[in-house]
Amino acid sequence: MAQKKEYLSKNQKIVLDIIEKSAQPMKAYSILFNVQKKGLKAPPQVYRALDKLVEIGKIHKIESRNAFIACRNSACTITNATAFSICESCEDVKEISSSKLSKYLSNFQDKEGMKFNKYNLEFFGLCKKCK
Amino acid sequence: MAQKKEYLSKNQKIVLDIIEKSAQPMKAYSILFNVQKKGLKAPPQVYRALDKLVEIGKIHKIESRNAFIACRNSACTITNATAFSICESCEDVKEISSSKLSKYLSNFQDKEGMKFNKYNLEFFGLCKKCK
DNA sequence: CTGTTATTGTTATATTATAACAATGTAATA
DNA sequence: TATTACATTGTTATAATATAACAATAACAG
Repeated sequence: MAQKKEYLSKNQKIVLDIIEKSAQPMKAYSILFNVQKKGLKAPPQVYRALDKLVEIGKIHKIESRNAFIACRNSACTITNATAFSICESCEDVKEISSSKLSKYLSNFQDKEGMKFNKYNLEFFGLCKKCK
Repeated sequence: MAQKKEYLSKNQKIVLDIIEKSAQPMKAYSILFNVQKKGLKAPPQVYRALDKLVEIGKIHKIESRNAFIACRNSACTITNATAFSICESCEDVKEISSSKLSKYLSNFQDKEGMKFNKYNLEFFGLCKKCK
């Protein structure tokens, strides 16, 4: 019972499919436009699917861009610990999966000795192509 | 000339003042409401000030909350490297200023050996009171 | 002063996201 | 099978966040 669901509903599948086919993060209304031919006509249908997919770790939200990207890192479906690099020129986004980094951040303690197992880290810079 | 401005315009001062008086992050339209008595009547006036204040490091945007908080860490006015802890229950937000953390993240290299001197890190959990 | 640039005020609109509610589907079980 | 409970769906409307565009004014360097 304390188990994440392993199946997806119809709308969740449709939305995930679109996002997985995109190399780059997609915005909610761009997703909406793309799934209208499949019968999803209104924002709540997309946002509900997005919410669930984020919750179960199939996708992540790039907070600084209000966009959603498919998870390529099986570990973070469980951990809620995410890291990305974002090119400020071409907006290319890559998920970073570094166990060293995630260990470092999960073990980080603030001044009161508090630890956090959930975090989101967004790195900014210029990618190889844009440099 | 390659120097950040050290003075603020009238609207920038008004907006910064409101944010600095708040212990917690403020949302743009809440700021707007608060500065209407000072003559700032429309969203662009607030957003322009916010943009500039973020740019010069006087405030930071908490991306996951669409909210703005005053900077308490003189170092990051220069670095664009920010870290926060966010309580998921009471929404208390604290800026983290740890030179160890910032050194670690500034020196972090992705799989292609790329470094990033700009980043934003948001930790999530329960604060002392809420735990 | 003069030209240049930043800032301001203003209206309108774009973008992102949620509320609310009725209807339908799904799955476990009495 | 009938029943219950809960997740999902479809739908309309609206809330919340943010920017475009443009005219007017202020600040400042030369």
